[in-house]
Amino acid sequence: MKLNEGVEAAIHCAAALAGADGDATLPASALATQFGLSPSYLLKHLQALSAAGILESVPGPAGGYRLARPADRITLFDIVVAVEGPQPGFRCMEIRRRGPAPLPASAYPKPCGINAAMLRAEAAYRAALRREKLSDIVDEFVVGADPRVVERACAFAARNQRPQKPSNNQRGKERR
Amino acid sequence: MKLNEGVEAAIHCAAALAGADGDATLPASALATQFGLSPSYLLKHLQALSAAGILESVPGPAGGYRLARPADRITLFDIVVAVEGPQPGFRCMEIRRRGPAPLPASAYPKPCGINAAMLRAEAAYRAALRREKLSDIVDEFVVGADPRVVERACAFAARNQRPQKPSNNQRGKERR
DNA sequence: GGATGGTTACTCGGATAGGAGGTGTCCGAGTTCTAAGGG
DNA sequence: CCCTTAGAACTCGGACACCTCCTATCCGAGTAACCATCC
Repeated sequence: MKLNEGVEAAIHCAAALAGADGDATLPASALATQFGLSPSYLLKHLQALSAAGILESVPGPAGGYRLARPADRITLFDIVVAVEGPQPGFRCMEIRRRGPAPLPASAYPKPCGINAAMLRAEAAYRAALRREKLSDIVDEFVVGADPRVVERACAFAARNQRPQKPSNNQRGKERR
Repeated sequence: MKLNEGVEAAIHCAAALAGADGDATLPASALATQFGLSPSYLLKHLQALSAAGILESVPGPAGGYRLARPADRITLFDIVVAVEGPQPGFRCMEIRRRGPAPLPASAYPKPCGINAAMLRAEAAYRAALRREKLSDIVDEFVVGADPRVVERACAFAARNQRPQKPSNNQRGKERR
């Protein structure tokens, strides 16, 4: 029942990336500084999100991460699965078949009822996670949080984001 | 997201205890043998269930465990919480407050929106677990499983259960 | 024959080692920006 | 003054230790049954 601690970091980073403009990217080092996390360790989770197709990575200087699709098409389920893995939390070890004088496998045509019940509950969990869209979280943050906090988040995004494919060369100014 | 492996053992044992008659008890050693588990390790989880008020323990010879209340008033939620602990799977570390130039605590009057979203999903999980009653699992097992398996389970219960407060002294025969 | 005391064996309960997976860190491959040099 | 080219710095990516928590085990406290003894 315990989730990895990296899930929280991954969601916060995804929300921060949702606040960036267009296809601009944010480097992992800036995200790590903003949230007071270890840069190396945060990269581990961002790579997982990238491998899952939630984020896109741009290498080289002026590179970083950005959302691979709009925030309204990213759910908390996507992020949790990317970090935790797709396997369900409850894994049936088929202990019903163990013990002395085990019956042949043909005696168990149906899946374990306990496993089925646990998976039903977990399906409800996954469905609820699928309803939580990243865009809703960002919107609720913007209108609900303290103005100072919102200002701080926007300043962070404005200060660290790096627009891609610069047509005009006035980009250098924006780097602090 | 990963649950302890002992949850499966705990549920199976609770279901087996639900098949016992009246206030009869089953020793942990018999349950461990039936499911091919380590007796010492199974005891750990049964003790957790006992501490949570789901099971009752009877010490001494002819002792063992039994359900503390009817099976229709025991849910999978009760068992999971007893084994896993009451804390939620997602624990907010408040990383939103970390980083350089942290704002004072007064800037965060509302709980973290990400934490709230995760807790909403987890509440759905818990509600679904609460709907899964132990009695339903047992009933579904009796009518749905292979007759050989049901027979094996009933024989196990009949062979190992120990009635409490024996009025007549014909108990000794039933021990294998 | 019945009651009684001691012994015994069985049970649960908590405290104690071992191992897998998450946590944290490091170094290497790749790419782009920069700047110097030449035309 | 513009183009080319080599260097360098910054980025992500994967491989490597450390540590916490789950897994597994042992021994001790307590209780009821059993049996021999006594009345």
